Amino acid sequence: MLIGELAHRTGVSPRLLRYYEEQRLLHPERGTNGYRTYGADAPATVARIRELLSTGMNTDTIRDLLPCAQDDAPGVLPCSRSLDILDGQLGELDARIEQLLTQRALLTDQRGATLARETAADHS
DNA sequence: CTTCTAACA
DNA sequence: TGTTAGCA
Repeated sequence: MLIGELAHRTGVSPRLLRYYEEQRLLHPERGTNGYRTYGADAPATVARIRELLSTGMNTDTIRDLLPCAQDDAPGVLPCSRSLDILDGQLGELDARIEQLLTQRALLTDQRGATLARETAADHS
């Protein structure tokens, strides 16, 4: 199928589909006219890409995981190092969550201090 | 009319 | 990412 049909069937714009190819996430063939031709599995692959993208993974990570995520399968993937990659991803998320909690605590303190000053000002 | 590449009021 | 230009 051509890029227009894939775009229509996946809801992803041709512009973005070409971008995914630039990121080496998609590898369409080229017709004699130079037009990109996608296999019947393309829609599933694009869906997989969107899923992985929504977890916050960058295109490099997705590129490594994609071959393990052949179409059909429900949602997750079983390959060899796929678990490794997923664990690494979870680790990064946990690190970010902890950092955010730290920032939240600091911000809460700031608010508390500000509130105390406001109260003090009302009494003066 | 659709796709392609390159580039940006 | 969208959009637009100029081709094929």
